[in-house]
Amino acid sequence: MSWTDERVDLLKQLWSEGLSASQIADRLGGVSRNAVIGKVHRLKLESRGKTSVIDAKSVETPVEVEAETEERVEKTPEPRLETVEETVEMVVPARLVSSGGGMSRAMPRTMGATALKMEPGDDVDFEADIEEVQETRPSGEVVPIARKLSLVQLTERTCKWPVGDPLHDDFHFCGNTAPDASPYCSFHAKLAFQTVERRRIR
DNA sequence: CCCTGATTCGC
DNA sequence: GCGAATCAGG
Repeated sequence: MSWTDERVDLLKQLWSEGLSASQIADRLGGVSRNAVIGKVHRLKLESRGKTSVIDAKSVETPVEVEAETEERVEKTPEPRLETVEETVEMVVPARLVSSGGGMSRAMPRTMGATALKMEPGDDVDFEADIEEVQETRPSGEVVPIARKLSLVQLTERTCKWPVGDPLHDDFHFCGNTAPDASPYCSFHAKLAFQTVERRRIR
């Protein structure tokens, strides 16, 4: 294909509209994006890097930033359910991984397993496991029996430590009183910290 | 790896 | 003038 007047006009138009070289090449047909770019360059009509694009960005960017900022400002003061769900998603997978999901990656199974004092593939109730830890580690205050709260029962001040298999209907949360800013009670906060640190080392 | 435009250089 | 190859950046 050759650059007829029509095709050049169309090129100019599309280019000024902000279409990318490859998009223009597709519309014109018979030319590659390189051809388009080359032509654009020869026509010296590449003000786009300063006109359309920058204009678009200078308009979009501030708007996006503002929107994001507002969201954060709204979220920060009041965590609510969103935070709860995030916590669940974070913690649960971590524990599931440690129970031997392995995958193809060379994840040292000792890592998570050690932190939780579990054997790989050990499907035993987390509840039982936690009780063991309680006995073995009187270091923290002895934690009362889990209040066994469901997700919707959690508040800002309840421990959100998950207990049991999330897919099983006996799944629940610790639910005991959590110190002010913490998502967990003092006991589970320690466990959570361990896990995080171990993961960091990786 | 997908994309973007920019540049080079033989045709 | 043309555009494939290549480069640089996101």
